Amino acid sequence: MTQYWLAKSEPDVYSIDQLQKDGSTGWEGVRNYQARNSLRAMKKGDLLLFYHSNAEPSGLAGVARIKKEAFPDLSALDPKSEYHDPKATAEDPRWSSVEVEFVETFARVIPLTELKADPALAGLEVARKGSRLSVTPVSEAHFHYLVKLGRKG
DNA sequence: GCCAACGTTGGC
DNA sequence: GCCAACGTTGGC
Repeated sequence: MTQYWLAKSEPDVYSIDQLQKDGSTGWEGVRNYQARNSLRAMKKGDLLLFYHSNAEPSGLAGVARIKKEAFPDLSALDPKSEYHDPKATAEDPRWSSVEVEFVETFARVIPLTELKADPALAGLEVARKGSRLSVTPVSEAHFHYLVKLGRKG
């Protein structure tokens, strides 16, 4: 059964356009346990809404697919990485990563203001006030609704 | 730059 | 185990 997810990325760091160019990428740098647990629950073939945070505007930019299920996020072990975690060890890297592949870029970014204002999206985690979780599950109904919205342009 | 809403750390 | 202090995320 396909599961649906949402993950945030700052487009200045990694955007959906970059993912399209790269084809696929390792989703690194998640340093929050709840978000990490979502990464670990992802299955190959699951679909992911790509959210641009700290952007103009912030909002949903497209869709990606899980290509490879969770594996250790080795950037946590690299002292030169901005994602370095001094508590991570080779025996217990603590953090996880998944490989995601590009699926589509929306005809437009669906801005956060719109997500918050839409009664059909009640309960969507990213639209909750003060939501900081960078990886969250999304219901199937919300996912399909949002893809339709994004394709409309 | 401000600040709300967290999560994490560490003293006790 | 409690909780204050601190750090981070991310909208605005």
